[in-house]
Amino acid sequence: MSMSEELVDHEEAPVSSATGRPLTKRGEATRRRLLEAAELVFAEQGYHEASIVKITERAGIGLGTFYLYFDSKQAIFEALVLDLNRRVRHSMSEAMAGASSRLEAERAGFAGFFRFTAEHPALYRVVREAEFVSPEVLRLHYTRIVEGYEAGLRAAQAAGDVDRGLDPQTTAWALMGMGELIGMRFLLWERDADGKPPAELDPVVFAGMTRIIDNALAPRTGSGDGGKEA
Amino acid sequence: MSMSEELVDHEEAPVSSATGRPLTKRGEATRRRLLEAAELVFAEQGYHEASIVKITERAGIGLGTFYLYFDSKQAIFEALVLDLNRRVRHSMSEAMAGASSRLEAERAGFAGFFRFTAEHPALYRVVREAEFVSPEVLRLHYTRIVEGYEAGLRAAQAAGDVDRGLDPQTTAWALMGMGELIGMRFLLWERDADGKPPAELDPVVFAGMTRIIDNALAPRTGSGDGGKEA
Amino acid sequence: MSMSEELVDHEEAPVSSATGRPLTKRGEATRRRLLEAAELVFAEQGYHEASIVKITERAGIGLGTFYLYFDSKQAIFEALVLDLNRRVRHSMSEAMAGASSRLEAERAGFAGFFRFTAEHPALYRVVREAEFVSPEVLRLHYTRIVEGYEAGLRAAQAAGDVDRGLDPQTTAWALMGMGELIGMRFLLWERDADGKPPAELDPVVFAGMTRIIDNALAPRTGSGDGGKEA
Amino acid sequence: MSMSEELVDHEEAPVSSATGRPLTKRGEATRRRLLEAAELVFAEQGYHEASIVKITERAGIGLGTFYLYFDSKQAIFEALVLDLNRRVRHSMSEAMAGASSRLEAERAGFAGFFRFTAEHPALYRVVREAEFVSPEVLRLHYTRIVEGYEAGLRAAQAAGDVDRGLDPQTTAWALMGMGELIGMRFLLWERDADGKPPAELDPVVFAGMTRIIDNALAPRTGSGDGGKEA
DNA sequence: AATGAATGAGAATTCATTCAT
DNA sequence: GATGAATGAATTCTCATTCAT
Repeated sequence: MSMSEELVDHEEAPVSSATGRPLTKRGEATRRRLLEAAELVFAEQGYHEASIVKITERAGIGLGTFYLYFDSKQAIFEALVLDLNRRVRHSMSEAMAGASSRLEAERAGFAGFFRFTAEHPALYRVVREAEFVSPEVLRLHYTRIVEGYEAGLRAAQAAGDVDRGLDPQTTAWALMGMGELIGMRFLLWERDADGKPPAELDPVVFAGMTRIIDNALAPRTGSGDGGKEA
Repeated sequence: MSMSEELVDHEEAPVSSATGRPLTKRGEATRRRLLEAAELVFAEQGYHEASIVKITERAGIGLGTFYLYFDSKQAIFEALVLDLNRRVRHSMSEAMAGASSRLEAERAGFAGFFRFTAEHPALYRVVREAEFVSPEVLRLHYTRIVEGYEAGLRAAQAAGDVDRGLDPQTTAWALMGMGELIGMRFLLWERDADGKPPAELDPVVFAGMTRIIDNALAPRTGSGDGGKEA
Repeated sequence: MSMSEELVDHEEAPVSSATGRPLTKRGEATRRRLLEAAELVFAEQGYHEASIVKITERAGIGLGTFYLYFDSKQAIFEALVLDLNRRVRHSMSEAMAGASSRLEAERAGFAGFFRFTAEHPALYRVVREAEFVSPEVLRLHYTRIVEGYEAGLRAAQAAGDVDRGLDPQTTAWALMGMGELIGMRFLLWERDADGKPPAELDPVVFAGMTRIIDNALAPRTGSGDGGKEA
Repeated sequence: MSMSEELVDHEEAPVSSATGRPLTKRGEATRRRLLEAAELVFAEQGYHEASIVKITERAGIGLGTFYLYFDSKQAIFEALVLDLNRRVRHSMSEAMAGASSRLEAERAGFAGFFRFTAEHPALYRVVREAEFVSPEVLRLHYTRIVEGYEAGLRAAQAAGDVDRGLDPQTTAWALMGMGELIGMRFLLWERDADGKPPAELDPVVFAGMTRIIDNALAPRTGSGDGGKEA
């Protein structure tokens, strides 16, 4: 029930689940293959349909070997969510890096998020199942993303780039929710003629999102945000 | 995997799962008790942890009796989602009924949604697990809610109450996403001192949401929505 | 780790392990078949080699059915030991019932014990494996038998039929040990020409045992038991 | 299932399990550490709960190294039983060495046995589990001890120190059984206030045992041993 | 001589579903 | 209509043993 201790954010040397010792190079590779297989299997079948056997078969590894690296199905699930979380945030912040304005950064951040989602449907699917599997990681996942958002919003508000009347925390969760459902609807549910999912969001939808965000965040002209504006 | 045929929207006379005949009054009551028990059990334990035994025990009926009313665990799950979906939409449209403006209606709709969420956490939890259990009902659930939104948005755009630059479909999904994550974060995750979940959204959060929606939807003054505004 | 509550001595209505309700007649029969199968399988293969599948196959019932009656392999093990314990004590006291003297009773008791051992090798084998499986039942088993012995010895000492210099508790354990090892060596290890185990103890051995017991217990003539005898 | 060939009694140069060659001095030490670790682990956890990993960890050597010294888990078990058997017999005969009479020797032998049992609970525990692990060593263990006893009894009977009416073999097994159960009950089950097992038998119990043995073995005065005595 | 990563057969246990009563 | 005993496929996890280093 309790999470493993590896919930810290920083990449740290993974240890053998059996002996507690740090992994050899060979061990590291095996662990990585397991995580990659788990991502695929979880994405295709969901957490509950996935089984250790399916994961190890996909990884091309013996069943028993799994337990040298993870204590349980839940443990690899948590490790995977944390791994994907780290990567999606990396993807987002990289995308936002070159932006010249807050709104542009916002758009870029969403674009990065959607790109990652399209490439890693597992993140999406697995997280939505996580509430009863591992509530702690679920919360950690969302909270970590939201915290970045929130800090950005506060800074932008201070700089006058974002409506000061918005509550940063609420806004951050709201934006997160928008991104999640838009991604689900227009990336994961969408299939082209060949049954392939799209690599990126439909331009109309992306433009639509951009407009909503622009509207929502733009400093209000005229009506003040609690009197602080001229 | 396939949905039962009862995906239609209207309340219709439920039939015995065994004989296919319409239920007697007594049968109706038993079916209702099963659905109520399922709502509680699914909400507390999630779909996979829930078991037929737990549901029938909670309902106070015999295990075998379950199969007189539902073909399978998945069947009651789908029936429950559809039932809750009907009720949440009812709750929302009722709340919006007396509103005098589009924005006010929007706020009222969200308020209705959050109220229902607080009272029926099952809707939330069950839906988030539904992707791998019954993708069809999952989509149906979201789509039905969104369709109402979308129609309202189009009408309001036509009336000039909502920014005509917004894409109604995208906007509807975005608003839905906002509501979902705000509800998750500030209703379902929140516990007061006694460990009880709050009956309604924190006023600050609700005000925050309102501001976001107001911003996002309000017709833009000055800059047009593609030149159509004066 | 903890024993079930049924460690009390008296025959009591067994309950369903799943529902906690008392068993129907059909249920009682199934439970009895499981216990009988378990006795055979445990006797032949020992506790660790025995498996639930082997037991249910022997009983001619489905694997899952086992868990309607017992929580685990350990649970049926404990139930079996307690059941056999009750029966071996019954067998012994019945054998002793008609004896006219203490020494004769002693002999008859051992005879009853050996008869039971020959018919139910499981008791023997299973108990010797029990120390790491279920220490509590192991102790209960020995203690219950010894207590009967001890009480009989005290009474016989008071009546002057048994050497008053003997410590009743120590003596009871010593006699129990004698019986156990003699039974193991001369009943369980012994095979006749056809590979069949003997139905009863070799007369020479039984006579040998009798002599030891007679010697050990008989009141000392001449030398007193600490000066209390005339 | 079959025993290794090392069942012979005499200490002989152990060989590598892998190469079959005699061990170097360093190898000897490793083997000894494995046996010592096995004794501790088997005593604490029993045969089935013990695992090779636990044993090698306790011994402070690598897992794979185990198989350089023993073919299997069963092999080290058998080696351990034989080793302990040799030592307990040594302990007993040493204790009996200086005795001036048969009865005194008997008492001293038991004392030696109990001392060894208190120091090496593994012997006890492991032997009681051995019936299904390795019946041959189990029998060998008991038989070797009993044979010594039996020879002693015959000699003492010839010398008139022990009741000639006793069957030596039966008596030897009976005495062995007494010792086993008394040891189990009053050494292994006993814990002092600190939870520590006692280092030796309670004096009352030991005196009790002595009396039983004295009674059982002492030549009968008056009534003969089947008429052969004068 | 020593090591520990890899393996897979095998065990216990769960639970949706059936069906005789 | 109602019931609950029976079922067995499927899942997770353990551990003795092998073998490349």
